Amino acid sequence: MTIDIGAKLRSVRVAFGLSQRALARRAGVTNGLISLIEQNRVSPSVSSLKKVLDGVPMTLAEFFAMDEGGQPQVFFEAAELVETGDAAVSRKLVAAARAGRQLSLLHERFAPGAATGDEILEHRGEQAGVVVRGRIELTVGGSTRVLGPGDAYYFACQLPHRFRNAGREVCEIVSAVTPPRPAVAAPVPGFPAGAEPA
Amino acid sequence: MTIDIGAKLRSVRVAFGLSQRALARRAGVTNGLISLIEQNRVSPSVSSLKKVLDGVPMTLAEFFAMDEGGQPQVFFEAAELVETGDAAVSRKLVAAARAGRQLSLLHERFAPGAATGDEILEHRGEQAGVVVRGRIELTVGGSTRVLGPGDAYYFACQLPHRFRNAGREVCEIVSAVTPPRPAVAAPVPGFPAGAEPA
DNA sequence: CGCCTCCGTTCAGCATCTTGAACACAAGCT
DNA sequence: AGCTTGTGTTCAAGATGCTGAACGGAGGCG
Repeated sequence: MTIDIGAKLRSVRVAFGLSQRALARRAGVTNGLISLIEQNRVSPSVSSLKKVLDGVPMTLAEFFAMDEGGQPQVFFEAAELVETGDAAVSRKLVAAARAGRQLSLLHERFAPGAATGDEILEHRGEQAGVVVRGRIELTVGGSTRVLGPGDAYYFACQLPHRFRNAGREVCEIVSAVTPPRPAVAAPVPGFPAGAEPA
Repeated sequence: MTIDIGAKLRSVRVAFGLSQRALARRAGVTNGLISLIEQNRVSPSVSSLKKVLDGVPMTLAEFFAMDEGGQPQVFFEAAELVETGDAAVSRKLVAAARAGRQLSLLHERFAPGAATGDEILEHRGEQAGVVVRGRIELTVGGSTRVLGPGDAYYFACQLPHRFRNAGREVCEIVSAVTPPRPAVAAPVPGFPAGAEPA
């Protein structure tokens, strides 16, 4: 299912109080195109969509970032946090990325020697954290660094990253991950298993 | 002066260590198309670009929000974190919401008796945190709760909220905030004041 | 009523994107 | 040398986006 650009564009246009023709005039395209796009009868080229959004005005990034959100529960006791992982690496999930939330917050604990694999290309969005206790060795992209209490990190999840507790003490981290991208089950035909270089 | 999608896509692809053909296979398009896009010889349709980015994977929003300048800083030492606030409430900002980043991470310290006022309601986005040390009294909307080490919270920033350290010990919190959507920039002639889509 | 102006939709035809199969070059291996 | 596998590029042909001009409907006004 392709994303519903049509509805998105329509809501934007209506929000600005413009008719299809008015928007078309500003954008330098024809009203027919606006109509077709809003009905999802075409998938506009990026250049066309950019022209259209320039007439609003709105950036492509803003357009695609548009989303909704809701928020039920506020407080979470330590005991009721969902815990995943094993003895080596435990993760307490404060707020799942589900339910349209824009943020996941984790309370992680790394036993001495524990490490996360080179989990690759799985996450999206961005990730940040603060070391609360102990020390952790973090590798992102090419570079490696050992972080202690109070130290922090921030990187795009798509970059290959690896956490490892090289010390003797338990390491504790509070980390946040964005966004809550609804896991689209996109089975890629012929997706290679080990096609990753170093 | 079409935006250089080509360079952007190329840098993304290379960052993942994929060849044009490898990416094409994952994305379900042909290698020729990848080549043409990277040379800016075509302006891909949104559906095609989405297919391509799904092979990375990366969302359209992330792609267009991407800064041209490659990846920013990853590691932050405790000492170099920007500190704001006073003696009562100190905030160390790991990553500002600027520069297209989608996440702000704070390391906050509340002295005994310290409190944040009933803050701004204009602040959009969501906010979550974990108590690392001490106890904090949190009021969100109507309800109040005292949270201890390991306890957590999650709420939408629009709700009136207030933090207060009612104990005698310093309270330490790591919290994450999703930034408010950047408002539309240029004033549009004839832009209606308040027209939110339902 | 007729006439005008706006709205969103539709469609033939032209422009552009996209494919599939070539091409040329480089590196490794027999 | 040849052979194989990889890289990125190019191009005719087919698929799709896009235009320009139509269409039908909803008001407003004489």
